[in-house]
Amino acid sequence: MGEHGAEQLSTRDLILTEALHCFGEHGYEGTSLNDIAAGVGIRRPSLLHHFPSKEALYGEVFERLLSDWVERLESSVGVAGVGWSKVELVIGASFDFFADNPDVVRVLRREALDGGAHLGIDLGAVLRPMFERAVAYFRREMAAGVFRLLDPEQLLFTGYGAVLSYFSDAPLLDGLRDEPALAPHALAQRRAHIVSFFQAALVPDPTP
Amino acid sequence: MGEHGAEQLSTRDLILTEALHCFGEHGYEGTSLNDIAAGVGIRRPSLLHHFPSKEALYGEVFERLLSDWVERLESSVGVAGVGWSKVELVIGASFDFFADNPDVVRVLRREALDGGAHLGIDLGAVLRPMFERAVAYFRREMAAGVFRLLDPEQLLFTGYGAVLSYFSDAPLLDGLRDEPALAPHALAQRRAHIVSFFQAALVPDPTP
DNA sequence: GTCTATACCGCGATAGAC
DNA sequence: GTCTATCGCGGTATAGAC
Repeated sequence: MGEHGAEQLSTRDLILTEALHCFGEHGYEGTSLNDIAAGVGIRRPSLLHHFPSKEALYGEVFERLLSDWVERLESSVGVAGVGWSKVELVIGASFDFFADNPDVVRVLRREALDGGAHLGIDLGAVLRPMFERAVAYFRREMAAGVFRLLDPEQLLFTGYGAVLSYFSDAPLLDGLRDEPALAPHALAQRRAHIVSFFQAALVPDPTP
Repeated sequence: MGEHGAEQLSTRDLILTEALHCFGEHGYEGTSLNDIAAGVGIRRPSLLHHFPSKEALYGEVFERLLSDWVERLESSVGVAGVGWSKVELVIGASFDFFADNPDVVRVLRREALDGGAHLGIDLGAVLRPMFERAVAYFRREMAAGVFRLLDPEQLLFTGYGAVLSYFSDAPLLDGLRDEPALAPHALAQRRAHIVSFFQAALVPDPTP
């Protein structure tokens, strides 16, 4: 429904993109509708013509980014693969998605901190099925001797923190080192470390 | 200076404690002076009698928590220890400190996200000397064969994410599992996992 | 669809009584 | 040291012209 052409982005989409950026940068409370409108090049009342309220706008932004992430995750899980190669695919897919969409990570992290205060959506409840599938997968492969015996839940928490924190706390890391955390070379280094670190933790040494 | 006795907490300290809680729970922008004052049981103007502004109050809260954390870290580093046992001490000290002060973690994480927007203080710059000392320690022990050869900076990022994220994102984790993330049993499990996980990653197998 | 103008509220901060 | 009262500002949201 709506426009039939597809030559350029609608004002609505421009608003959603700018809102994602502002919410990621300064949080929900730290972002005003003026900030978003100014970024798009319109006035606040014009913005409120497209979305009934700030909360509704945030809800749509969050719904979009969440479904984008889950879609990316699902499609990487769907690819054929067994044992470690499957895990590597999923880690890599999330890492690359976050590297391409740094604003998404920051909104996700803020939402994880606040526990869904700005929405009716409970992020944990949405992710729970995928979490439980991942736990079951690890348990199965561990029982089969493909992976070392570890606590799957704890392992997932650690992996989640390793991937997400690097992006969400990039401003902090920039103060710790001279190299910008989101520069291509730094990203490649981080990606390689995470993959090899968890591979070393999970995959048993070949019996000599 | 001021009171000579020490039988009870001053209003000033009560404000600082309540402010830490509010800033951790809802962030700087999400916290109003009314919220803090109400938590203490006074009105907003009375609060502003003790602190000249919201920013000054936040500054003092942050300065306190940062020095508390650094002090705890320094004292754990100062304890005699070599190789893995020293690392285990430092990890454990931070974990226990965060477990005892969950509000501190949330303020730290928010500050890492925002990159010191609410203060003149750059968190990264403050932590940098400790970060570089840790990197140097790992490099030395790796060269001596005490630890496996890994990228020390990446290793620290991963450890930082593993410890901090569990506390900061406790609301999310509570949606993923039935057990509350900050319950004593869950905390003990998390602590044990982190210690053994990084021990496995760092300490080489005894040559058979 | 976008604009100006405005209503309305809560915020941080100040002044002055008790 | 705490209060009430008030100011000024910026926020969300609405009404109505173009």
